[in-house]
Amino acid sequence: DTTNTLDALSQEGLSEEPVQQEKEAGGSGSGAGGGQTWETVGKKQGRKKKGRASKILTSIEDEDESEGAEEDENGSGGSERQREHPFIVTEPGEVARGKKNGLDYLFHLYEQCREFLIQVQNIAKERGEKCPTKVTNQVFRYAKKAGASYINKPKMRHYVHCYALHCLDEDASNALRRAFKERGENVGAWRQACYKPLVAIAARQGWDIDAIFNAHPRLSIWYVPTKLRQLCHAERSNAAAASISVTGGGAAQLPF
Amino acid sequence: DTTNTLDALSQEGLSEEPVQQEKEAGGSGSGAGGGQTWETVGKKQGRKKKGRASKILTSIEDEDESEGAEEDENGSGGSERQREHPFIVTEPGEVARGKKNGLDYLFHLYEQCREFLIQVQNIAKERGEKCPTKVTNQVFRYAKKAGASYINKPKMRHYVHCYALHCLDEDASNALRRAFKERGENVGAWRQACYKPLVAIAARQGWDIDAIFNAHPRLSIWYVPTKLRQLCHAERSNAAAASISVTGGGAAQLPF
DNA sequence: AGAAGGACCAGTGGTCCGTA
DNA sequence: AGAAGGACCAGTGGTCCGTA
Repeated sequence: DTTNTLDALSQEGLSEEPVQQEKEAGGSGSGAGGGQTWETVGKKQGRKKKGRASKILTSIEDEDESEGAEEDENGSGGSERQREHPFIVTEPGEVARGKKNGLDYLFHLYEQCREFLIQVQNIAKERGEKCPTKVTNQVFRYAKKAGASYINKPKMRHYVHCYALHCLDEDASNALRRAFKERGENVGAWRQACYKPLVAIAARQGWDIDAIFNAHPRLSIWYVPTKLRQLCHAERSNAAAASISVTGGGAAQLPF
Repeated sequence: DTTNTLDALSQEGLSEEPVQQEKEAGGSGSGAGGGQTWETVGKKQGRKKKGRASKILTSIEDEDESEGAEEDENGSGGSERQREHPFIVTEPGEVARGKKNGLDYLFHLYEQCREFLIQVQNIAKERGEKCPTKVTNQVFRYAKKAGASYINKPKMRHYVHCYALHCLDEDASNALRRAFKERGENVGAWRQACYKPLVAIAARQGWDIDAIFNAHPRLSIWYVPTKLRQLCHAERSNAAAASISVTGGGAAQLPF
């Protein structure tokens, strides 16, 4: 069972108690959320409205009523709601120390999302409903309900292309991780650096990044990130222009 | 060239003048809208706000400014904006008489949408943008801009399953049309009757209506209609229940 | 400064219902 | 009554930016 091993890669310290939240009825699929899941220490963060103008005021519908007069629901003392620890660049197999999470853990989150998607698909099939082929809002909602509160859309979308490199060329991905760790680069720099080898892969395969994603069983469930798509397009145009300037500009460039 | 033949199946009388509207730039695909397209006689229908409460008031953004002080833009006399003629049940090859449209014309609209989709896809590929695989809102918008004002989403969605039967079992579809024409049934009755043979086809192919749509090159670009999906699901449950009551209820029913 | 994620927003899929 | 389609609406994909 790799689940506990990998979960252990997430540096805890936010909460000590494994929490098994309500599962959506009918979940018959493979075991995402089947292992232990942890929840960050929770306390009502007050009704403090965020700064942004809220035109649509997303209403009260799902608030669990028990407003101000509420104890500390998980009994662990009045700590504030916290975020996941930030990622640091780790080598393959390396566990992050301190209040950090490593990249194996990051990639594990993508596998978990895949398992949640499979569960959502199974439920949809049983019910004869539309069956998602990608990790959609519905899947993120399901993951949250299943207790995986550490999974969220902005985070997963942010690192998709890093996961893509890991899927498509694990050796190159590992080498990049080692190089960036050695140089002491931060996660943002590593993340940026993941684009280049992906564009090179696309170049070798006719520039069709969608086809590349779709051909890979674990990657096909993720939307191609906009920036990756744009980089591939820009590079293809560059390559085509260079090719024309070399050949003197023949016909039949840019085959579709 | 079948385009003009089929276009002729649409009973005109709304407008005499072929109108070639602005094409979206870069449209390099096959020839939807390449033949003649007609526009219904147009006249500003005034700003009369519709009855429904309009929370979002879709604003002025694209109105072509020239408000009240406007001539009759297509010079054909002040007639009112009209709708397409209603469909009637026709046999294969039969042209509808009077202010009616026949079913060959209906199915031709689906082929036109497919051609518009191909154009949208070609543009997207050229630009390195996301490429739709289905007839989306974007495609309907494109069709309208290309002058095919007679194509709209509610209509196309309404008859998708009729087109599906035409694609999947043309003989059955033709037989149904002849039978319903002979009985003098209206379009609504024919449309309802198209569900049953489709469910029978699904039954023969393991109940996976999505797979059936996706396996057909001209049908795969259309979303499976909700009602058809529900009917297939309900019938599968019925069939499974019957099978259990016959077999006495074994294991391994409802294979997914 | 670097990073996590709540919340927003433009445009979608789906179809109702006022219209002809 | 039967039918065509403008317009609506809940929930989506995408990501900004106030937060820690």
